[in-house]
Amino acid sequence: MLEGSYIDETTPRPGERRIGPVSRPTRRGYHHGDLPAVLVREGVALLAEAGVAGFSVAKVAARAGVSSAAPYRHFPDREALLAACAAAILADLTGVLAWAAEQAGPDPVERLAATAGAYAGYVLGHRAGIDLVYSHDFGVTHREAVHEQSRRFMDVLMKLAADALPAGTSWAGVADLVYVHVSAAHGYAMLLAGGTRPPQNVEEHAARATAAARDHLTGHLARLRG
Amino acid sequence: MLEGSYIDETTPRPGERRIGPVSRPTRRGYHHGDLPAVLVREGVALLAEAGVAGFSVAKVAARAGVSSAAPYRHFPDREALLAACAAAILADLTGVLAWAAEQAGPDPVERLAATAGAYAGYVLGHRAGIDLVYSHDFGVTHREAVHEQSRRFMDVLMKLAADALPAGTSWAGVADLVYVHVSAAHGYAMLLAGGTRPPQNVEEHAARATAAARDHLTGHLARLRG
DNA sequence: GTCTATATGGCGATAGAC
DNA sequence: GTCTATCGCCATATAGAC
Repeated sequence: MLEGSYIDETTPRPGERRIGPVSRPTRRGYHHGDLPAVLVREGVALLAEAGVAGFSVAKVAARAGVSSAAPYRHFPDREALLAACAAAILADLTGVLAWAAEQAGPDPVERLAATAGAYAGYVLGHRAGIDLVYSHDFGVTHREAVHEQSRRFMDVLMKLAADALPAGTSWAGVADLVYVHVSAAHGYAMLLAGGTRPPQNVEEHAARATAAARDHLTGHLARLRG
Repeated sequence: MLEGSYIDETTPRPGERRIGPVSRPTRRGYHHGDLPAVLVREGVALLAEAGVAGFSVAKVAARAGVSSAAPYRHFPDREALLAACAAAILADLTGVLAWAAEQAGPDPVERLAATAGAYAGYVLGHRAGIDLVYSHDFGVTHREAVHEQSRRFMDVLMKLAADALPAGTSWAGVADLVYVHVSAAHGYAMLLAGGTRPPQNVEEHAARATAAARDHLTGHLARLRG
């Protein structure tokens, strides 16, 4: 039921793969310290390996070492678990992007461009997981947790984009840029992640995504200047 | 088994939605003139409505008005039918992109940019169908039909990109641009298509995808010129 | 080539013991 | 909270009649 957040609040580094609090000290003497968190963690891992199509509550339960009925004590149905996984992925990704911008130095264009590379690197590392966030229709019931994380994700990018654009650019103008920026990074990563080929050259591909974003920003700014 | 091609060889117009030869004159007195073609057509329609997750041989058979066993006379398994659908979608899309470039006039940059808008428009019109092409892992057995269409798809764009780039640009340089170009269009379309919201403003979104591609090309060319 | 019928198996979800 | 057991559903795929 999503009581509380399964998301690690500390900002993760790109390589770490850490998504939820793996072992928060147990509150009482249950079999698991925190089964909901374990389920989300295993769900995210399963999504990365098998995609949304290969996702099932039973498999997640088996991974977590509990019976197939156990998850239903914490999540009312499959969609709820799926939504929790999506929210966790988005939160993690947001942290990764913020961190990448931080590392990119002071130039606003470079900071925004770096998020494209980080996005591509993240998706290549997490495979199918990310397609869930965008291509799955969450029912109204479960949409909110995902939406909240989605908002935080956009906040980070909007701020970076506003810095990169001329002072006084309208909100709509900033949003347009962010949308295209995210789209391009997403598309680049999805095309790469689509094949079965292993995620080799992740660094190189991330660098290309960054370069593409830089090119786009350059052209965009040139057009704005007339 | 893909004996022959179910793909309409005449170049389709963007709006038409025509994918396979719907009623090629029957050869003998069977119930259906060409069940394989009908199955592919219905499969593509089902993919557009329900996505890969909602795809099943039984549903396609029902749509085609035959029993759930009938498809297995023509396609050895579910994957084969799925691959045939993917190939049909890719072939159709290739035609749409070529047509869009044709309509865009003589300027090479505009011609290439127009394909991004056409791509976005196509995906918005066909919804989930296109994610199959990129995000589904076809087994080695069925990969070839898809791969052949994928090659033709890239050929069209490589030619357009080569025209837009400075004379003498290396093959790798052209390929890099095409990859980023397709990725951005794909990402833009997927983000839009991801939600449940109806495909309103398709024209407007296609125009934005075109503009984004134009910006990217501008920046890319500027960087090449130093 | 297409049908009816069926074997097989997985998944979602619930009931009730502990 | 977790388990075992189970129901119902749907999908893939096959067997054999026509």
